Amino acid sequence: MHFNDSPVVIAQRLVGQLLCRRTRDGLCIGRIVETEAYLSEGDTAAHSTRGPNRKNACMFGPAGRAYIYTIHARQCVNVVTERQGIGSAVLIRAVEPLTGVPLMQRRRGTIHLRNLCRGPARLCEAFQIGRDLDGWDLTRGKRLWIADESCDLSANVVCSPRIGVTSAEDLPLRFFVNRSGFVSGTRKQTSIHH
DNA sequence: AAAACGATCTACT
DNA sequence: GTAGATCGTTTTG
Repeated sequence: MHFNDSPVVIAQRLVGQLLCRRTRDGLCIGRIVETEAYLSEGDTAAHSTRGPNRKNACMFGPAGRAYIYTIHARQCVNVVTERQGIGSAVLIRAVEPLTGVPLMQRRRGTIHLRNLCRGPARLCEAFQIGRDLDGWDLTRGKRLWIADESCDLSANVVCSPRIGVTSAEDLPLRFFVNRSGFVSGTRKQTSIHH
């Protein structure tokens, strides 16, 4: 999968894909169930809206890199979209835990599956995604990457059975598109179902 | 230097 | 459903 496309398109395409993370502690995989697009133009909620700076620089980098930011003393992960110089990205809002559940539970300090990876900061804690991965190339299949759901992971992965949808509202697969005619992060406006 | 803010989370009702 | 916590960054005096 390539990410050099509009964040709206990528936000839709990412839903259903696998977020993969390998550390010395083990492998974690989650199915992406909720995303949100941040546009390069006319989107005042996007961190790129006031141009590049030290913190958001990765947003203006090549597509397929990670943009990680801190908020409320927590981390959130985005997939950078569009060509270098364009500041757009897709926030990963929730994943369904598939592999490495005990490790996630340890990191999160809870055993409750529903709360493991529901929310952009929660999933980062479960996957141990920190600022050290800001700018990481997500297409290289190391440490942190996105895998197509159809790809064969059986070589080194044994996926647990489906646990059930863990998105915030327990809805089927969905994505959010930020402002500019679509939806904001509050979840109180119209959402687009997939 | 102090205050306000935020693409959030937890605990509690 | 919402108050309170959290802390780095930005804004204000």
